[in-house]
Amino acid sequence: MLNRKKQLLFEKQAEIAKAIAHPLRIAIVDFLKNGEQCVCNIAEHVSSERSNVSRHLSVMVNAGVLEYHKEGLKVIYKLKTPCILGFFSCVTDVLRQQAQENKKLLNTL
Amino acid sequence: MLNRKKQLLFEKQAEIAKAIAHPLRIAIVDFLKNGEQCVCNIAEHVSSERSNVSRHLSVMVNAGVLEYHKEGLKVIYKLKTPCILGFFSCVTDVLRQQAQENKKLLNTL
DNA sequence: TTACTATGTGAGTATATAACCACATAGTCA
DNA sequence: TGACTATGTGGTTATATACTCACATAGTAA
Repeated sequence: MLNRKKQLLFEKQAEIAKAIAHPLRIAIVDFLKNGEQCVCNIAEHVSSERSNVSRHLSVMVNAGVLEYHKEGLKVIYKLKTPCILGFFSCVTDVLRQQAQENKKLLNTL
Repeated sequence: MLNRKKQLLFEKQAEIAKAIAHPLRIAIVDFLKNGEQCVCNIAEHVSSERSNVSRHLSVMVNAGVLEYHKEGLKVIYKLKTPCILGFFSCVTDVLRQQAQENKKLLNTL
C-alpha cells in the first residue's frame, strides 16, 4: 500500500514527465540542449505557431524543466536541468531495443 | 527546421515518456523496481481497480517499458529497461531544486 | 462437465490537452 | 506620441485519456 507522502511524490514526478511527453516539447528540449533561444527562433525551428509554442514553453517552465529571462522584447528560454538529457539517452535505449526485436521478428518470417 | 526523421524520433520518444507520465504508472514502476509482480499484487499495492491497472500495464508494455510472461492464471509484469530508474533520479533532482527555490522564497518574506 | 480465479476488453462518461484564431500586453524606436 | 515587434492569454473546438462497470476469455481444480 502507498502512503500519502509517496502518492504526492508520484504526482509531482508524473507532472514533470508529462511536461516532456509531447513531440513538440521534446523537439524544443532537443533544440535547447545546444544553448538558450528566444521564442521566435524556437517557433521557427519546430515549425509551429508562436502562440502554441508559448503555451508548451510555459508548461515546461511550470514543471521546472525550463527557465527564462527577458532581453528587451525577447524572452529567452533554456534548460534548467541537464539531467533531462539523460532521460533521452534512456528512451533511445528503449527504442534501440525495440528495433532489434523487430529485426529478429522479421528474420523469423 | 526539423526533418521527417527527427520528427518520427521525437514522436517515438514522446510515446515512451507519456507511458510513464502518470502517477499510477509511476507507482507501478516504483513497485516493480524491486522485482516482478502479478497484476493482482500490483493492483492491491497501488489501491486501484484491476481493470484500470490492466490498462495502465498494457500502455507501458506497448511503449516497451515493461514486459510480461504468464504463469498459470497469473500474468507477471517486470521492468524491461533498468535505465527508466535513472529517469526518476533526474526527476527527483528537479523536485529537490524546486524545493530549495521555494525555501529561499520563503526566507525572503 | 461445473465452479472458480486472474486478467483483459467494450462501452459510456468525465476530464484534460492541443491547436487555432483573435486580441492584449509590453518593450523598442522613430 | 504612434507604429512596430515579440510574446502571452482568453475562448472555442477537436481529440485523447482515465476511470468505472459489465462482460469475455483463459487457465485451474474438483
